[in-house]
Amino acid sequence: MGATKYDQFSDHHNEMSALLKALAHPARVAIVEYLLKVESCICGDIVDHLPLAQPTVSQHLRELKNAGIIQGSVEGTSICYCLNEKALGKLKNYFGKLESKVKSKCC
Amino acid sequence: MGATKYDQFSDHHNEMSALLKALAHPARVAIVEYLLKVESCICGDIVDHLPLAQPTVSQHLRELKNAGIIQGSVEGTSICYCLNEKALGKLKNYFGKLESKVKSKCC
DNA sequence: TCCCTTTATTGCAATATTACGATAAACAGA
DNA sequence: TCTGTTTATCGTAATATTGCAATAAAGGGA
Repeated sequence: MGATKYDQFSDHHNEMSALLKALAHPARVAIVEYLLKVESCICGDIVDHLPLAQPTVSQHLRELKNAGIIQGSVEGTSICYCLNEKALGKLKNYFGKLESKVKSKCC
Repeated sequence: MGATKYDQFSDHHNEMSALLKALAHPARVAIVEYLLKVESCICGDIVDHLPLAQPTVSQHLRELKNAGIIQGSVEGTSICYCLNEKALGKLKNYFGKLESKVKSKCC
C-alpha cells in the first residue's frame, strides 16, 4: 500500500504522468521558464535565482534531467543546463491534441 | 523541512505546477483520456475502467476537480464528470508558447 | 419506511517527495 | 601539490501522496 501501481497502467499513461510529474513543482516550473528567457544556462545561476539551497536545486535539476526535459553539458568548471526541445514538443502536441478533441457535451 | 516552500515562489509558478501536479499520476491521465474518448461520463464507469478501488478513484477525481480540470454534475442517481475546456486550453497555450520560444542555443 | 445503488469521506499504513547540512567529487589555477 | 570553485551525493527529518477497508451520505424505488 502507498506506492503508485504503475504496473497496472499502460506505458503511455505512465510516460505522460512521469513527464508531467517532472514539472509538478514550482521550482521546476521556475527553472524551465528561467532557462527559456535567459542567455546563460549555468547551474550556479539557476541556484542563485531560486529560493532554495544548492543541494535542493541540484535534486530538482536531476529530476528534470531524468525526465528528459533538460540536458546538461560540462562547460569549463561549471555545468550548462538547457531545455530539450523534444520533450517540450511532446507536451505541446499532447495538450494540443487533447484540447482539440474536447467537446463540451455534458455538465 | 519537507514541505514545498510555496510562499517563496510566484503565484504563476505555483498555479502552473498545481495544474500539472493534478495530471502527475497515471490514473489521472487515464481518467482525462477516458473522458475524452467516451460518450458517457458517469463516475461508476470511470471506477470500472481503472485498476483501483472506488475510494481511490474518488480521491483522484476530487484532485482533478480541485485543479479545475474536470467538473461534475448530478445526473440522476450518479455523478457525471466531464472535462473543463478552459483548463486544458490553458495547458495547451502554456506549452505552445514554451515550445515556440525554445532556441537550441547550447548543450 | 426500508432496502439498494452510487459516490464521498474517514482513518490509517506504506511509500514518495521535499529540503537541507555535511561532505564528496571534479577540476582549474597558483 | 594545495586551494578554491562548482556541482553532486548522502543521510535524514518533515511532510505529502497513494491506496484501501470501513463507513457515511444521498437519493431512488418497492
